[in-house]
Amino acid sequence: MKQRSHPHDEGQHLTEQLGATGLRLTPQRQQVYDVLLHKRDHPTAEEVFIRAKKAMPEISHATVYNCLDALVKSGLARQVNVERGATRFCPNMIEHGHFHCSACGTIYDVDLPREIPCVAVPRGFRADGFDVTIHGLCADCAKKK
Amino acid sequence: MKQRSHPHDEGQHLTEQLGATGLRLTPQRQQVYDVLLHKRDHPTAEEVFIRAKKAMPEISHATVYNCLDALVKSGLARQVNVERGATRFCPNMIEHGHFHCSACGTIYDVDLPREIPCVAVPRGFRADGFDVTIHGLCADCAKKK
DNA sequence: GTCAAGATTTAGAATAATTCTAAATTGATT
DNA sequence: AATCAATTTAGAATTATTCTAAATCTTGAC
Repeated sequence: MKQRSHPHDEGQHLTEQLGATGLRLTPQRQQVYDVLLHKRDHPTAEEVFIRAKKAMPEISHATVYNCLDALVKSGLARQVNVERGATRFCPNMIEHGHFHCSACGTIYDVDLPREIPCVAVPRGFRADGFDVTIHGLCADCAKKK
Repeated sequence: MKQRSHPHDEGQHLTEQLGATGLRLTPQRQQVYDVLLHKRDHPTAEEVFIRAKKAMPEISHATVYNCLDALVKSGLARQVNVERGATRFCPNMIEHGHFHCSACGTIYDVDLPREIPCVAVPRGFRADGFDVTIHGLCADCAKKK
């Protein structure tokens, strides 16, 4: 598990990944990405802002949100929650997963396979449930594309 | 798939489930639960508030949040996001899951099994990724209990 | 090189989501 | 009836996120 790779390669990689989504690599995006790589503790946008500000004092709030969006859109980072904004609720306690349509935002219940392979949690951890969320396009939105 | 069960049994069931967590069944909690059961479209707290208000005009915002918390805590409803509040980010694009410690809130990366059984998405849906989140207690918090 | 078009950043305002507070109410218990 | 704890209420406060308009930067066409 190497923490840092060749600095050159990284810029290259970022440029490519962002480019494939029609976005540019900017110093701010680089910085925000570096913050994420540097301490992998799933920081909030606010945390990222605070950390990025140390190396780049003029960076703004909005830019951090923008950069995080850019990184997520181009597959360089993941957002731990299903989506930003309001939390959603569901009374279905039977084991099932959620399908989140990235176009219209609707969330559908989906069946999970009978056989759920057990996930190894670290020693000493006690698991008592799990969630599965699938991302993609629902039938309607897939058709429109 | 029955939508409604015997009204009596339901009150009974709610009382038991809530009771097991040291909580009471109140008319407001009943109402909020009914809203969730009535239209299973993963509403936000605000949506639940609006719907509950129709049958119970004096219900307040804070109560809806309180009731949703109570239902989630006692296993009568699920919260679709990992947790309320700020969204978190992670630069690890290698397939992995997240472990969310419900005591301290920390999120840990966990390995997923090699063999991921394919999940059947409804006809016409196009999936392009998924997230797995496990809930429980991390080693430190499990020890403290 | 220069210029126009478009992307990006900035500060700060605006909005949305959630939590907090203090007083009133309810219910169960003595 | 008095007491205690849980719950609800309205509304304020806080936190998270998005928006806005102006400034800056890049890129590509000339």
